[in-house]
Amino acid sequence: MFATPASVPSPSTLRRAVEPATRSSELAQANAHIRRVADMLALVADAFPVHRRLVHAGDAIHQAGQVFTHLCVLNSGFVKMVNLSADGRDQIVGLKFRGDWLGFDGIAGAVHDCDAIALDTGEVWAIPYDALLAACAARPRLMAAVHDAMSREIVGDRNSLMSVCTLPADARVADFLRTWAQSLALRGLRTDQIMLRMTRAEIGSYLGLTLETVSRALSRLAREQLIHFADKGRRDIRIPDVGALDGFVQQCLAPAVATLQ
Amino acid sequence: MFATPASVPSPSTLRRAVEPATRSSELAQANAHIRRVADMLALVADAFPVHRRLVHAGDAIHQAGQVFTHLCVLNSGFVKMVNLSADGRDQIVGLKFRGDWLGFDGIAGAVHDCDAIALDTGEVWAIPYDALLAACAARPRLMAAVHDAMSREIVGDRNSLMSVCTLPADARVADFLRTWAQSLALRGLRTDQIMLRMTRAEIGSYLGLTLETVSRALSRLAREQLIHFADKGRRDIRIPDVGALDGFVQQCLAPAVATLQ
DNA sequence: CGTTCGATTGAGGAAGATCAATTAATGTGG
DNA sequence: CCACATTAATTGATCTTCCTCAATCGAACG
Repeated sequence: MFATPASVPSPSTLRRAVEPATRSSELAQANAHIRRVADMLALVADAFPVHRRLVHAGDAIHQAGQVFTHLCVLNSGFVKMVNLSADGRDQIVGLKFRGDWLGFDGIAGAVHDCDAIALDTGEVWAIPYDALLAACAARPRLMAAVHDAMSREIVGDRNSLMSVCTLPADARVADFLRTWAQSLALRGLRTDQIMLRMTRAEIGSYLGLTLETVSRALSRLAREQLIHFADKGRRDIRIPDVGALDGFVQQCLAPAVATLQ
Repeated sequence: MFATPASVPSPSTLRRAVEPATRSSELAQANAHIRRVADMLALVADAFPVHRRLVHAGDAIHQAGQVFTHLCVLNSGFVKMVNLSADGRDQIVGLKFRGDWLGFDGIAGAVHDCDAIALDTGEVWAIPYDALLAACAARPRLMAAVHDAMSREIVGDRNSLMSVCTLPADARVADFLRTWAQSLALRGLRTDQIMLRMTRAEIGSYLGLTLETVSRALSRLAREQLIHFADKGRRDIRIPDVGALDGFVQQCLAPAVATLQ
């Protein structure tokens, strides 16, 4: 119905080369997440006649300054959140995947606080916020799902902050890839071959690094065999073992930790 | 709004230009915020017999790993959110003031994701989450207030990320002071004389800097007369003109911006 | 009065930014 | 289909910022 057949993972397509313990637990997590997203989408579709909108790379789903009227659920595709400060700095402050909600930033001020820009072709479901509030009052599970999504966003944002504040550049890039792969895994998508839909400059923006540093970090990861570039183009990345990226992050941290002991 | 004027503004002209307009608008904002918080607290108090809990500096309001059962509203005092990652890194990821909610991070995973530690004496109102859900269904305004609080948290977290990613150390510290002062102003507290309840190390943790860098930045701000240390102790800071901190941030950014033009 | 913890300040070093040159991929018009 | 222009990515050399290490100082506390 809503959960497209393609998105249901056959266990074999999920990553193979990982510790048995984490593999099964992450598989369970992925299944739980897929179920939750499917339930949530069903709840939403059931509650209102959602407005489905097809977006292409570069399209703005909403923009900073726009009056807030709708939330959106991302049904497919990838979206970046771009924040522009009053003094002209701008930065990518978030990335969204299937099942994520967009526009929570607009609730507080009645005006959107940042741009949501599609990174490729996808579909969003627009939901008028007042209708959502009304529907939530009648459907506790829908309300819980909305809170759930907001809570996830808060946790994710904090993890981004942590990555930026506590990891050196190489580890930050590795962590970025790890998180991206995990986001895909949670949604039942394959993680061994991922297509970054962002330029080095965009990745750098998100991680607080320059594009050169991102490029160097990726080259180093490739040299250490933690990633491989698919032929023709350096945006397709093969990650033979996602778990190994954890090890790399740990290793970057090790010198500092060692001195503490 | 976005396009910085070609003629780079001298800090003084810039500050002077914005001051009269923002002064009254910030006052209006503060009044609106105070009203909103008061309304929200009344809504909460009206909906359940909230459990009021007195906390002292160092007390944990909740801790990472604890099963999530309650949200809390901070009625008075200051609270830091501390996140500990799986690999041992830890960081302050947020600061909370009167009227802020605590514990949203626990909704998604049913377990708290970080510690909430009181920075001084204060009072929190604990609210069982299931009771809140039930009450929200019956009281649209309460639900809206909860969403409002979560939205604010999301926007605030993103602004933290932006500060860390796009500002040099000195500007980051200035921005931190500016934000702290603004948080106080929004709550109707005086901003000219503020008491930091954090050590240099804690500020550094929050900003992704070492304590030495924070100390140096504060010394520089003091040297430039943007802040003054109250006698006896360097935790009490007088900010003669909060708006001037904006100018300082701008000024730190200016060299980079100038080359872009 | 000494101990401890937090803050300051200086000197040196390292991570990452900046500047610059080259290469690879993509798109465009003839 | 191919030259050409354009944008993205890589890599190197240098420089700046901030971190690290270390010494000193001040305040608070027992």
